[in-house]
Amino acid sequence: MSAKAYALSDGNSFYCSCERVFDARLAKVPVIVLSNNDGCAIARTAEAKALGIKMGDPFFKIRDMCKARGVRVYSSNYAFYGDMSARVNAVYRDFSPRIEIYSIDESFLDVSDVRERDRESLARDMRETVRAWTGIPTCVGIGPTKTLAKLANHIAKKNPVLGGVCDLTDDEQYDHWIIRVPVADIWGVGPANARRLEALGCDNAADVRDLDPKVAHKAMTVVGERLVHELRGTPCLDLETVAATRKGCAVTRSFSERVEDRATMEQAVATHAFRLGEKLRREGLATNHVTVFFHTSEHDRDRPQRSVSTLVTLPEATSDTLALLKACLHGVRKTWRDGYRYSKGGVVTTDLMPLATSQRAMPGLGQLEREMRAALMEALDACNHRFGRGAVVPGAAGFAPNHEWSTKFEMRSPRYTTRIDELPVVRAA
DNA sequence: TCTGGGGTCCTAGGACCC
DNA sequence: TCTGGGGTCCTAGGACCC
Repeated sequence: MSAKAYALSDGNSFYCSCERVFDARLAKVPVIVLSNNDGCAIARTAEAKALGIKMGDPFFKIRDMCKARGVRVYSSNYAFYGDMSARVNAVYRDFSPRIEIYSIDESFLDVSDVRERDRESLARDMRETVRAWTGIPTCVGIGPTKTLAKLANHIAKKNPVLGGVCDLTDDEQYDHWIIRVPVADIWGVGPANARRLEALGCDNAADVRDLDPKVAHKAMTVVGERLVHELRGTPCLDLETVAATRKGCAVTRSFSERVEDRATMEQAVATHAFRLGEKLRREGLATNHVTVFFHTSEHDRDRPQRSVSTLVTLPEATSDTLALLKACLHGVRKTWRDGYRYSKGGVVTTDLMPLATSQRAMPGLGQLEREMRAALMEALDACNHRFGRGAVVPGAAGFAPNHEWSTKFEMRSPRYTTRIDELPVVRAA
């Protein structure tokens, strides 16, 4: 059996790079993209990082500095980033048919069949092609395991001298770099495990590699044991080329303004339930229970705190919006209490199952009704897809666009690639 | 004034069963 | 007086990821 080789390619400051693709003025200036409600910085270009902006910095704390230093600030534009991600992945597929889309900006590729001496040039070719065809700059890490590919990618990002590519299937490169990566920078090692590993005397990735797997197991359970093997070049994690069916689905949002009355909470939760139905139907999944939650904010010190999480059982597994809505509103009504300033709420489901296999005969709702409901949902989704989300909504529950609690995106760029009326305009002089 | 959203995996411990 | 033991299922919580 031939040795495995994985490549991990990711977009540099991906959301920011997307913004730069359609606005040449953003090149070389600091750019950041904010989370929902324009809350925190979640993507920063190198120039923005150089100004000291950290991942997750609350925007209100850095707003003045951004203004003073000319940082260009954007709200999240998920439709746009998702579309750019699909384009980038289409290019990856030309370089390897076996690909795992790991996140919106990262994909693993199986490059085992590429001769060792050709891997680096393949990676460079791929970077250039992605850049040319999509405008997105990337870095590529290669390794005999996914963990080492991830490590290689990290090294490529941190060391511009490498020109965006690092290949740890090369023994010399491996020996050179493995001792230079701090424990906390290893994929799968968070703050808690970094502390445990440091207590075992581990300073860098080589020290973790040299740990007795049993010792690693004791400190970090099977995760630690796997990590040691992966760092040694023995794969424990394979490529997941077909996305696993998801196990849970949630729609949760912080409110842009605190919610203090029940009717408003019902609107918000109904909106999330509506979205939940869309997500479930898109993937052909169903649920027979849903958890509704809402809570106050820890940031509201000196205010009474309350956190509600209530499970509502549905009569049968479904993805029907009207059924979900009814259940979720019931969840709000039975747990509501006045006198609190709620900051966030949502709906969560776990134990999802394929709709097709989940439905069984149920008294009161026959096959005909079920088919009519399914057709109604199909029409609902088609209308909202064509005319924009919220074009058709249930009459009850006080649906209306742009409530005071709705998520804010005050600095969002146009949806350049997915909305015909927001296409970039080019003028020839 | 203003602090994201959505996932996965793993384990411990209790409940329950035979 | 002495009072089994092993298995499964479920849940909550921790940890991590992007």
